[in-house]
Amino acid sequence: MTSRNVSKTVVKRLPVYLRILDNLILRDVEIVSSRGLSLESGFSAEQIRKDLAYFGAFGTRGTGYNTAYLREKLLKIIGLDQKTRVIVIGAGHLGTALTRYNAVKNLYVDIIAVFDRDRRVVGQNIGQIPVLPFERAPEIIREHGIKVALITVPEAAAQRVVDEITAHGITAILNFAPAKLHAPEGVHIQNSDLTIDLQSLIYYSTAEKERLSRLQKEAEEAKSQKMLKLD
Amino acid sequence: MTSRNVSKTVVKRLPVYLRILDNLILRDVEIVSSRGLSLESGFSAEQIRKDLAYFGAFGTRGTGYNTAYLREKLLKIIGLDQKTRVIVIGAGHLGTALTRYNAVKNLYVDIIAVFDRDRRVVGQNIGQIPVLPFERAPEIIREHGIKVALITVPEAAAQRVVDEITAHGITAILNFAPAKLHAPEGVHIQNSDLTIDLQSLIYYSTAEKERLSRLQKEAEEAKSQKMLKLD
DNA sequence: TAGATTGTTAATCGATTAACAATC
DNA sequence: TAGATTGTTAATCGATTAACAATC
Repeated sequence: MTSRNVSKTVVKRLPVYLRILDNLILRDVEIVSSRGLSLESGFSAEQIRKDLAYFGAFGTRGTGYNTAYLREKLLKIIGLDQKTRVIVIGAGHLGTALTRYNAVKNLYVDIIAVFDRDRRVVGQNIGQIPVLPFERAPEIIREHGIKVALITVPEAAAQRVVDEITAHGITAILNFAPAKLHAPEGVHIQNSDLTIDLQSLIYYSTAEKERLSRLQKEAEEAKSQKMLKLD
Repeated sequence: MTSRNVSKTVVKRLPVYLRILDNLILRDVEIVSSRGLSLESGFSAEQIRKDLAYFGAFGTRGTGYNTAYLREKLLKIIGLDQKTRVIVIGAGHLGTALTRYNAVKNLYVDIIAVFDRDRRVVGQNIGQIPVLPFERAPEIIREHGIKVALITVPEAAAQRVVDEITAHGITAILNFAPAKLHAPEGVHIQNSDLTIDLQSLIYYSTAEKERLSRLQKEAEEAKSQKMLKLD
């Protein structure tokens, strides 16, 4: 149990543990070992024990972890012990999909509204959730004390949106626009660029070594061509 | 220029460099230094130079990198020098959004088809892309030599989908289902769990220290309660 | 008590940063 | 030549893994 800040890599794994615990509890499993969590998550048992130990001693030596108890603790650690109010900026395809998905599947968040500048979508509903004009974002953010926003607007609009919403109280942003966004000190921006995920996947779709050795060969040929000219 | 495999963290940054180069070229910038790339990407200049050096020497000392030349090289390195054929499994909200998004914005991929088991969506089109019955996936994968698939089906269906498509030639999968999926040796699975991204973001939305010290205090109180009982 | 598994410290591994010679 | 910036080697930092005492 340290008091210094926990690293991002650790924080990224906590929701995975939570999801696994939810599944175990659904199957009436009451106790799970770090080994068991390892099999479900793919992370090593040592790593899981170490991750949890940053926050406290939640297990019982010789036995393992009580699933319901550990789940409760994780909820408090992550900050999901009460529903988090969230807004979505951008009512395009991705914004709509994320809104529908989280409204139904993500029990821990409460999407208050979706905002857009396009008059054609403003006034509609996405499931139960209203699409409001972007001008009303400051008012809604303040009124509901909202801290978390999802941004699904085009790249060109993203920075202006960040400036506006951080000025009115947003402190954590999940950004889907393919751009590096700047925000005031203390605001946490997490990027989720699906294009980049897909492109880095493509790297692995063809045999890595073959492609790179071909590239290497080309470079050598270019080099000797150059040498030849110099002679 | 090493020949051992390049780490995942490096591969994840390559598409970022590519995106920045695309933007620079659009603005008619012909030369960029590692410092310049650093400012646009947020990665350190040293790291960028080192990342590129894994694949070759693409810059000019004293000058920097030619944007068009480096872009060409990166395309070959990542494997985007010809369009990658991709399929999407699952025509729900997320599958539809990803299909539309990539069909328009991602010039490097060519979505051949979307597959679904639901008869109500089969036969429709998403933009120009047909929604086909999942039974036809093996045929289409083989016919077009497709290696890359995006999976946006529910958790319960995801593993069966993986088993089926890897049996017919898929070697790289971008999985959006919240589950750890198992695949044969040599198949690369990359997970993109939006729920987990959002939950780890929520961790940062409230002051980390305050929440954790409260948790710590609770733990100590529980401990002394226990002590009391033992007296 | 014997067996099991946690929590924690030490050892290892890998990734990032610093430094600088090479060179345009 | 002087100034700038790459490519690469060495030093540092951080994260993962190994090991094991504590303890149920």
